[in-house]
Amino acid sequence: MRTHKNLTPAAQIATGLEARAHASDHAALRGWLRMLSCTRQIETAIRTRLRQRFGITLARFDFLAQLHRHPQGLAMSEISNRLMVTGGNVTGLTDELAIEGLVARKPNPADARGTLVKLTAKGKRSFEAMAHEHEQWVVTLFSALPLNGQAQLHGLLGTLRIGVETQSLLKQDLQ
Amino acid sequence: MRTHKNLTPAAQIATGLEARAHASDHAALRGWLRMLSCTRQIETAIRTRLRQRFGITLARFDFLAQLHRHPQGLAMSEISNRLMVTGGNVTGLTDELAIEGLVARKPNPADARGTLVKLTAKGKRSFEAMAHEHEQWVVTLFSALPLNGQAQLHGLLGTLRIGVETQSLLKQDLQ
DNA sequence: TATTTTTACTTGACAACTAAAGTAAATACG
DNA sequence: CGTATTTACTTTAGTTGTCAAGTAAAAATA
Repeated sequence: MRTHKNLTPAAQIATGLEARAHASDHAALRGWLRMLSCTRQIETAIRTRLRQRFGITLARFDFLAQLHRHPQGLAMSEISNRLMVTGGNVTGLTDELAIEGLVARKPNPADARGTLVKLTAKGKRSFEAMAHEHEQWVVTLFSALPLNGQAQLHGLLGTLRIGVETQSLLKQDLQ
Repeated sequence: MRTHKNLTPAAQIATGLEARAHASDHAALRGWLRMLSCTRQIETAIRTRLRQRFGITLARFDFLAQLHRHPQGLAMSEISNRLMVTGGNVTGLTDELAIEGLVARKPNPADARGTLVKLTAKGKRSFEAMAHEHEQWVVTLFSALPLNGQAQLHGLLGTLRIGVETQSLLKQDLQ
């Protein structure tokens, strides 16, 4: 079989979003565009592998990962927070995964408005079959950075995130 | 007017994707989830501002940015590479932006298969009206990191990206 | 207690994106 | 030259995602 005509983005050289950055631009803009470009490349690589190896989408994998981390079940609003997507999206994904039998909605005894979403036994098995391999991919993708470089990156991003969060919350109050 | 019921992700505290990371996980996985979480937060913040201030989507803004950087026009495949999205997506975005009068398809004198996409005068004006403010948002969002931190981040991501690219290309050959 | 506000989720419309297959021009090569 | 392959783009179908508005239960408040 020959190669596809439409290469997925991961297989392209990332001339990249970064081309947007000129020497005159602020360091922040250049940094942001590089960060975005890196993230998209890694995301695409993982998405492609998940589909090829397991026939699952990245969105569903991430959803299952959250539930696996919280075996007691999560409110849909919690899933929405954790995945950083809107509630409507969570409703849809839950519907799909429930049809596939990987998750189930349970009434929330503590709050009649909402439901708890839990992994089914099948969902748990499916996720666990994928999780280890997924982690290996990530380790490999990051292997160009030595461990102390990874630690530095982690620290810098931690600082960055605090600033971003603060601003997002401020914004919300003002508006 | 009162606040919305469905907060956009930017306005939520990012308990986050990172919750996926346990102490036992590899540094790479924790780093990746933090990177993803940061990127999504920033992206959401910018997306929201672009919509509120200018009534434009992030995808269209990025598209215009590429064309602005290349006034001579770009082949659609080039845009696809640079934005790291599939060709079909570029076709759709080009159609939309052409209808809005912001871009135009020109025949490519060098290659009859394809077309060059260029900014129209209106598109150029629109983009330039937004670009400066956009950059200020990014500068502000990154302001929690001192300049040398931003430089470090830039360097680390540069190394990371080279590794990821190499692996993506390898993958492609093997397959 | 009655009313208002917030929270939890759903719905509907639509934008953005992928994947896969199709068309046609350009290029490579035997 | 002629055939095969690659490249450039389009199309279709389907998933993922946003936004805004709607419903109903819970919490806050008067």
